[in-house]
Amino acid sequence: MDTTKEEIRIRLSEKGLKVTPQRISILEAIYNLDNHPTVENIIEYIHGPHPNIATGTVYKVLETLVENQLIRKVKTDKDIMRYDGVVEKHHHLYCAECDVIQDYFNEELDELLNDYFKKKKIADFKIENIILQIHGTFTNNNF
Amino acid sequence: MDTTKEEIRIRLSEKGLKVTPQRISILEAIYNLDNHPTVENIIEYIHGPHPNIATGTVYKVLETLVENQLIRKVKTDKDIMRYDGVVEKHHHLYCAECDVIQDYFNEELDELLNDYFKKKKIADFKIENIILQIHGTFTNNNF
DNA sequence: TTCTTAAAAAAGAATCATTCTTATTAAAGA
DNA sequence: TCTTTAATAAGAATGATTCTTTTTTAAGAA
Repeated sequence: MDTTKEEIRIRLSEKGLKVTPQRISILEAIYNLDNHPTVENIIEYIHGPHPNIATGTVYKVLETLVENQLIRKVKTDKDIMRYDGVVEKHHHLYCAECDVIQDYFNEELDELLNDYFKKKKIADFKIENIILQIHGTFTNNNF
Repeated sequence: MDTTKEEIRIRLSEKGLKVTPQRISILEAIYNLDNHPTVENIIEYIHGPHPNIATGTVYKVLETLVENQLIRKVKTDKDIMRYDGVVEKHHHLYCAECDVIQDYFNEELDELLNDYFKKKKIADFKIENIILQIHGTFTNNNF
C-alpha cells in the first residue's frame, strides 16, 4: 500500500483526531505490514524510527483507530488480535498451514449474496454486513 | 440441545478419548449453554455439580475436544474465545447490539457458494471451507 | 507567535485469560 | 484386581491487554 504521510494526516483530521507522530507511524505500520499485523508486529515495525513509543500507547491508538473506522480488527481463532488497514468491504482467505490472512475482494460475489438474502430473509434478523471466512491452503509457494 | 450423558460417552469413546466426568460435564455445559459459551460461562455452569474442576483442566479439555472435532472455536473480534458444540457445517449471526452469536444453517446457500467458486476459482488458493459471518441485529426482543 | 487547555502519550503497575509444571489420581485394558 | 498411561488438581508462570498517574503536546484562541 502506498499511503503517504500526508494522506494519513488527512484521514486522522477528517475524523477529528489529533495528528500525532504515534498515530501516523502506527497507521503507516499497518499499511506497510501486509499480513494483517499483530500488535507485536506493529511495535517491532515502528520501534526502528520511534524507539520510545509505549506499548500502552499502541493499544490505545489501535482502539481509537478501530472506533473511528480507520482500521478493523480481524477475527481469528487465535487469541492474538490482528488488524486490517483496509476498510473497504472485503473478505479473508485464511491459510490452514501458515498464519497468512489475505484480503479477498469480489463485488460480484457480494451482489450474489445481497440478491440471495433479499429473496431469502433470515427470520428476526436484519443483515448489515456479510463477511466470508474462506479457509483453505495456498497452492503457490509465496508463503 | 438434548444430548444425553450416554451419547456424550459414545462420542468421546469413538475418538479414542478416555471418558472422564470432567469431559462429560464440559460437553454437557457446551450443549446446554446455548449462546456459544466462554470458558468463564462453562466454569460457572459446571461448578454447581462439580465444584472441584480445575480451571486448567477446563482449558485442557476444551483443547482436546477441539482437536478431536467434538467442538469448535468461534471467531469473534473480542479477545475472549467462545466455543460451539455444533460441528455440522453452519454459519453465524453476530448481533451488533448484544453478545449473541446464533447458529445459521442453510444448505442451499452452501451449494450456491460451492457452485460459484467451482466456476470462479481463487488464484493460488484451494478452498476447504467457507464460513459466513453475518453481522446485523435481531429484530425481535428475545435478547 | 505565544498561551491555554484538553487530549494524548509515557511509564510501569495491574489485570486477567490462558498456559505450564509437578504431583496425584483415575480410566481402561490386561 | 493390577498396571500403565493419560488425565486432573493445584497453583505458579506467562503474556497480551488494560489501567493509573504523571508528563507532554497538538491545535485552537488570544
